[in-house]
Amino acid sequence: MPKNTEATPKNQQGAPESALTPRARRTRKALLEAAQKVFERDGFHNARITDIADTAGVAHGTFYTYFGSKETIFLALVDGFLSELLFPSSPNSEKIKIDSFERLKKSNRDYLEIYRDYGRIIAIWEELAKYNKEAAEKLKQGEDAFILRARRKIEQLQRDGLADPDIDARYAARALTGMVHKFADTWFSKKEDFEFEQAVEQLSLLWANALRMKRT
Amino acid sequence: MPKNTEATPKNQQGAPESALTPRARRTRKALLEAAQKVFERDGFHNARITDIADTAGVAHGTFYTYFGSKETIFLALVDGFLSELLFPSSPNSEKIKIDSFERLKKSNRDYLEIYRDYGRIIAIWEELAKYNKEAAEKLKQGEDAFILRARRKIEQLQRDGLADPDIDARYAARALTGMVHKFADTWFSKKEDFEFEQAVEQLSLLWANALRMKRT
Amino acid sequence: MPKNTEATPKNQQGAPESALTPRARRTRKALLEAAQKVFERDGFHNARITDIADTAGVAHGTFYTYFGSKETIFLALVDGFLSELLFPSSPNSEKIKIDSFERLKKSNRDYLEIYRDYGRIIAIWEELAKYNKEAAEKLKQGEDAFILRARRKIEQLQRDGLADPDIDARYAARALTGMVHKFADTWFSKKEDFEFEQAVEQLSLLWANALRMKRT
Amino acid sequence: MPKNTEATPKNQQGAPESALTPRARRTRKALLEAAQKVFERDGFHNARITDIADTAGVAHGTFYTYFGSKETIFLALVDGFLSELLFPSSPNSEKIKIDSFERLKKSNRDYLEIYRDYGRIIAIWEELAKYNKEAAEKLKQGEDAFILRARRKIEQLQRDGLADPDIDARYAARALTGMVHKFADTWFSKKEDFEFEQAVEQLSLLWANALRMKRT
DNA sequence: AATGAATGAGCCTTCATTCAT
DNA sequence: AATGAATGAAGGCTCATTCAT
Repeated sequence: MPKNTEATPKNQQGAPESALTPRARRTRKALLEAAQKVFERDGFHNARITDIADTAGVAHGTFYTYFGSKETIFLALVDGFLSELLFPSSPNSEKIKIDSFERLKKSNRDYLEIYRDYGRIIAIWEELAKYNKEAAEKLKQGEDAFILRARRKIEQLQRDGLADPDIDARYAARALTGMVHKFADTWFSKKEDFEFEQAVEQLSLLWANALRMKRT
Repeated sequence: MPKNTEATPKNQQGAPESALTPRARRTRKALLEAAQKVFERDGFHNARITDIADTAGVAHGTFYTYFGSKETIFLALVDGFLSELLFPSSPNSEKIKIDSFERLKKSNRDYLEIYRDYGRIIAIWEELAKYNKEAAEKLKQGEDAFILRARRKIEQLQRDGLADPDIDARYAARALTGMVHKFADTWFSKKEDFEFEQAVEQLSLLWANALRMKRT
Repeated sequence: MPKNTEATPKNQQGAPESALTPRARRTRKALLEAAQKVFERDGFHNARITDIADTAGVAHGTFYTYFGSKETIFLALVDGFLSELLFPSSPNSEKIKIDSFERLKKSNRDYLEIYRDYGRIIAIWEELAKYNKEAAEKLKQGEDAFILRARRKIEQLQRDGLADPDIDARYAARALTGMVHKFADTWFSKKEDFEFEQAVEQLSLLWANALRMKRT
Repeated sequence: MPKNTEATPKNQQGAPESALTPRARRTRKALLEAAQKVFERDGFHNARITDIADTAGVAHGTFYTYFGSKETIFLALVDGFLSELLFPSSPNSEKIKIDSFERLKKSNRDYLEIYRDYGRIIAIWEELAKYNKEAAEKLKQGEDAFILRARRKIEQLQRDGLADPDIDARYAARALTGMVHKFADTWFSKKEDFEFEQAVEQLSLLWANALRMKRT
């Protein structure tokens, strides 16, 4: 059970950045960067607030000026990533005409790239979500949005006669996004040796086959 | 938190069961059962040795007669499950002639059943593996054995002309076992609402499709 | 606001003494005695749990085996005094025939003796009662019982035609017990120089006069 | 807790008001008013300087421009009340011819009125006096002056043959002023239900009786 | 004068682990 | 073997106070 969730410091979520003085903004940023470093190195449970403050080069009391607890700073940290995680923006992706499979590959490539960069934080997020309701909810929101997009896409393909109608889109969306997620997790967290483009190719192939997608 | 390193208690692994008196065997068993209950209820980090001892109905000190730490008792606990996890034995499964797809369904059904029963412990195992080398290795061993079986099967199907030869069996084995694993994890840990037989059917369908398996 | 009232250690009030092993009973007693010493020396707010543990000759962690907080140990401490405070038992006081004024003197003498011995603790109790509901209630109970006895006595005297009927017994009981209480508090806490027997005599005289008590 | 000893801020007592600019005078006044509000609400120990500054609408640091500590501002606060506490000025009270008992009632009424208005602050003053020498001295000065006036009056009545010569005026002055003080404290702090004019009447009656005062 | 971010002393609390009985 | 009291490392949190701007 997290011990300090109910702490009510001045600035539990961190004030909106705009309300802070430049100096405060700098300190807050230093703490967030330090937190990322420490969390990635030590995981959530072994990360100590003192270490975060030390790494940020401030006194440990300063931590509490900005964040009420480890949970709070972690959630603030992922808030900073959230839009990037949910809507990876490859430049001018919309302009190019690409067929379904290429789109799928692009989507999987984006996902793996994100996971390569943020996988450690996501893994910690999942760890924290086991103990912290707020983290769990925020994580679920992100995942659900992601899975829903996949489900809608599958349903679209089925309507267009481009995917196996025997597939239940809800199960498939959960299963196939999970496949990519789990693959990435194993790959990056446990340093299994795969090659990037081949992973993109193979995961996309499995995904397309699984739905019996027809090339367009 | 003590980092489960230098601790050198009397009996780090617990004595081999055979060497124990009946009374000691009973105490050890009570501790293991209590540990399972407490771990499932509280997760690894929030489980306290005190609670395990209390639940087992023994004094705190007694814990250390059998196990050196929370890590030790957890590993002893999963040791007891290991063969069951790796080789789910459905009665007389080998006797019946079944085609590939039915075999696949049976395999997935077994897996989901195991996960339904042991999923909470497996999730904790994965949590612990992030912090504990021994847990990580033991987990990896189990997973690797499991994935290797899948890979061999895929390679067999390819050799028999019953699966898409473009698939890389190593990637596919990792991805598809991961798909089922992650699906089960989400399902049972996060109480997502799926129906058991349909999950078996859909996961098997996705798996078979992904490999372009031909029915036999 | 007291910070740790909601702490729920194994033994918030201290178990009934009978349930403790002799060693535990000794430690608990040592902590209570140390607490009394430290509270009397430093007052409630400046008393530190570490000092109590040190004074008792135990590690500070041991404190928490027996008491959950400073508040808890203080309340346990006054529990030990309570019957003594409420029912001061002078030996064979009942046997001797004494008239009303002698009884009054005896009662005031008892009170001043108690205050001489426990005044510091009572003063701390009153301090704590400002911040802690449980302390306030326990204190009020004791005071109310004491004042009620005085009131009943005054009413009895009035019924017997031995005290001024214009006096309102409720106001008078509160005022006169308060007079003795406040006198004792000033005397012992602030080291004002009064002589014991003369204080007994004068307070009793003022009390008797105030009620226009007739000697019997 | 820092013991308010070695602190040497710019302005330990606050500058004499006369030396301040109008703006500074306003800020100082705002802090004193905020302090009163916060002390009355939270008591001394739970009052935080941060709250006082916030309530006054100034930055935390500004507090230290005017006062060196919580103790300092509290003492400055009661300084502002002191003359009022000691010399309650009922309008044209001196002009009217009143007999001794009426004077006594008037005096007690004044006292209870003061206590009704300032009782919370006085109670806090007494709390602080347990820990702070300066507060204790200032409080003692006020009380001694008050008690001395009562003693002189009693001695006067005795010399005039209007009060019991067996009473020791020093003891009686302490006891009877204490009676009223303690009554008021209980009444207003603990919300005991008494009626104002009856309290005046009864306390005066008890006081007069106690001294066997003769009506003039 | 005022600001408010930064500081760190001071104290609290938990719980894994030891050890005398 | 079992007990359970004692230990103390580890880390958390608050808030009075300072100081650069």
